[in-house]
Amino acid sequence: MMTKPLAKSAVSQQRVLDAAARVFRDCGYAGATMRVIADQAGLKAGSLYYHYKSKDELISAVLDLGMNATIGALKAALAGLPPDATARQRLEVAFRTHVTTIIANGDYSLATSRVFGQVPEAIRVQHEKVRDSYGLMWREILTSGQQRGEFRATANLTLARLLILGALNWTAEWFKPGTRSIEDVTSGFAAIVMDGLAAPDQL
Amino acid sequence: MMTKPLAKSAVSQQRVLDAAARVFRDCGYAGATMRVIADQAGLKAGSLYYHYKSKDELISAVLDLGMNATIGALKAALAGLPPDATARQRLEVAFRTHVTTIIANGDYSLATSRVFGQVPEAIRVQHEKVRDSYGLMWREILTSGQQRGEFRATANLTLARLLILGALNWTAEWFKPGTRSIEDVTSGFAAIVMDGLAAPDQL
DNA sequence: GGTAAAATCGAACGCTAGTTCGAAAATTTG
DNA sequence: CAAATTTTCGAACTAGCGTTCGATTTTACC
Repeated sequence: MMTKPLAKSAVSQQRVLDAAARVFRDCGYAGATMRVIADQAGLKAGSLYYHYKSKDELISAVLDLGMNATIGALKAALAGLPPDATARQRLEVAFRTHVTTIIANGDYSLATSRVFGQVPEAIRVQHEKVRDSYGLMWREILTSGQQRGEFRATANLTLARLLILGALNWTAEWFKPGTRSIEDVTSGFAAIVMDGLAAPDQL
Repeated sequence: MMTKPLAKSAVSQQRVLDAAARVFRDCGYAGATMRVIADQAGLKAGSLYYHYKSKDELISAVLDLGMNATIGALKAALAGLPPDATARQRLEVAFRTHVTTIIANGDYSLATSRVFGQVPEAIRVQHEKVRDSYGLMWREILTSGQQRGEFRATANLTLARLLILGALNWTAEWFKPGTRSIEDVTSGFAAIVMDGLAAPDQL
């Protein structure tokens, strides 16, 4: 039973990846040096190349993890919902799941969003597909809600999706655990997006 | 009448600044090299130091311009509004002004938002004050609307502000002139934020 | 048009980047 | 515990970084 043929290496590899996410997030792609990443992982620069054969492969792994964590979490959360859930419920769950994931994986999420525009072209185009697939999941949530008549027929769902994702991704920049709960933020966001700020007409 | 004692130099300085904004946006702070910036400005690396005495001074100038353009535009737009304008009108104008500015100054705006987290600490804290003052302008728009009774008394305005600014800033990443007009985007955003996505209850 | 000033160049500086690789240490295996 | 393997080290390499500065060109002025 060879249940762990990658003991030491796997641990080290994970530490390198975590360190890389942190440093990429703080310093950007070019500013993150292999020596600093290695130092944060408790290694020397040369040793990194035993686990990843280049800086590009490292950033690629970080981008992968950052994006796939978010996609997987949303997929699982939606699958766990009862089939008769309202569109509003689905939207709220999606809000909460997205924010929870990018806060929990803060280093990776922030690294992903901050560094994406600076990465070598070849790496970027490869991850653009994954990004698009995530956008499609949100489009599905919104269009099905409109088809069920829960959302205004006149609402521009493409704009709604861009507004929502922009607002949610921005949370990673300002959210500090402790002051406000993720639940408060996401339910507050959902209330605005669903019902709007305007006071209801009084007659 | 010495109306232009800084002819040639001013032109060159502007070209350098424009080039710097573009390169910082694409490559991040560390990835933007003085040689590439110079090349984009039609100069050699050494010549940059005639206009700016260091890379830090260059990024600082880019950050200044990116932020002050947005602040100045919003201030002017609000001042141009009639005193009896509704909160909804004020909000729509603020939306349109913000997006228009960051699209028009795309290089500077994207450079500012992408590079801000990677800049040396001393430069960052200096510009954080300017950022905060911008946040205050939005807070004012929202609270005055609530005091006038146009916005729900129960609405969490802090969250609303964070949602709005997140969504608006994100436009710089996806908006491509030609496909959709800025007017469409901002009025669509305003409709969602004001009235929400939910279909009105039918009785 | 000649001259003083402004603007640019180009070579050089010290430093640090990503990466390589043989030697050394740590770990696993028989 | 010894041998084999995995993992880490540390020194070295080339390349490119930000920056400096005297020489050179371009511009503005009388």
